[in-house]
Amino acid sequence: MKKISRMTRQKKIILEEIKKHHGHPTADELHDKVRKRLPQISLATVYRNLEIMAKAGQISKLESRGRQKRFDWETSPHDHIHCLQCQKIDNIDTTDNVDITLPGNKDCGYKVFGHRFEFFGLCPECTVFSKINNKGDIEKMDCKSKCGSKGLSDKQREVLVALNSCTEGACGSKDIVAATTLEAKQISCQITSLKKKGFVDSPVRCKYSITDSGKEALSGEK
Amino acid sequence: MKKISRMTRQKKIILEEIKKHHGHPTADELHDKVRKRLPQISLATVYRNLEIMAKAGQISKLESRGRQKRFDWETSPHDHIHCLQCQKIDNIDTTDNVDITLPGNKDCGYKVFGHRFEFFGLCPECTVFSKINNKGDIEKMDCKSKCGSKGLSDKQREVLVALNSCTEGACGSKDIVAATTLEAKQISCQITSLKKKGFVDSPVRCKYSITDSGKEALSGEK
DNA sequence: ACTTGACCTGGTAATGATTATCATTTACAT
DNA sequence: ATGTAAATGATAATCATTACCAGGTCAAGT
Repeated sequence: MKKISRMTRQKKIILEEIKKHHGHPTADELHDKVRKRLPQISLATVYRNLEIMAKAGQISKLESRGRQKRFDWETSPHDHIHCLQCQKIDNIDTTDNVDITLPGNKDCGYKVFGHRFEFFGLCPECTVFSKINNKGDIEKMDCKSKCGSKGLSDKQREVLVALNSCTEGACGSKDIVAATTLEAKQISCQITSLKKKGFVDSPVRCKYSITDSGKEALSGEK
Repeated sequence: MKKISRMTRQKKIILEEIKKHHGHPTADELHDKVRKRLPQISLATVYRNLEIMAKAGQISKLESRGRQKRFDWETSPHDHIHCLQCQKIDNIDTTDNVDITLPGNKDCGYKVFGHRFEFFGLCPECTVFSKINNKGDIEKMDCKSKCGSKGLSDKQREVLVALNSCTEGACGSKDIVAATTLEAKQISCQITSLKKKGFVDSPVRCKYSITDSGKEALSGEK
């Protein structure tokens, strides 16, 4: 029932770019590339065509870590290795390393049609530059970079401005109340989130001061 | 350095429900369950605590097909098998079936910390009731089509993929031009050699379709 | 017993990737 | 050349997840 799809200019260029890219680009990355040659192309068109071409078997779609889908010009089966730090995905040849017998019906009741192996680690570049040495640390970092919005809410900025203007030592929360429009009970959670972002630290218990990256965050916004 | 998070009422009930649920529930499904016992609990709290408990190793988080994260009460390492039809995920014991050597530095330059094996198939229920009976259909469903290089040039494969995706009757050469990156004058000789290999036939003059062995050639090279 | 701040929660807004919608344009069969 | 189905671009909608905030609870220090 399905009709063969037309080879439009857009589709052709997307296909060329994905083949040129020899990595595992996201729809977004491809959109950027394609836009250099077809400036008016819509992101929706990129998504649509990637989906269509994946269904037709011209490219393949891979399930990756993180939220974004990634696509691959290579449609023959191969496995992947993910860098836990920079999120890069490389191909890997597992035939020498893995000896596998597909689970049979007796084992699980399933009729098995295929499999996928994923490996996780640090790529050569990240291995060299990283001080991270165990999986736990990596996962912590991964989460931090995901949640680490460095933006400032109005209230956070107000607190930061106040701390920034305090040049002698550190401030207690009463100082902050006095210097801002915020009420005492609002201060604690603002301080908490600012500490989480690394913009504030507490040299003494109950005393806070702005950090260098906090100052950067303030000046960088203007 | 590691802080232990407080065991709150909410966290405790979430943990109980995830253990009771012997499947691989999503945050949303768990929220529904938990709400029966703690009607005011927020979805945000469920997400937060699942994340915290996963980081603490009390439960595990699994990368699954589809958009939603899924969680698992079982934290010891095990692999999964996905039903391509009903999307169910079951545990599977691969120790008897897979003999693996993690890729070493020589192979890929990566420092490897872990791996994940996923199998795809039809669960017992879907095997019985499914009308899908062959590998090809399922893999089309899975958006996973594979081509190798055994005896097929890139251009031949492109033509074959196009013919394969045309399920209604046969295609003329214009259909093929439209669905591939090839030019019209290139089609004829590709068709000729594909016919010679028995991968394509011509039920009607000037109309072509893929043969069973053509399909095998496409899928058999995985 | 009283402060103080760390941690947690519920409610809700914001985010970000992906999809859907729809008026317009394009490619193709006739 | 022309009618029509399919594709496009712009943008709104969706949906899972995450961020934000005010209020609450807890434990430690005074």
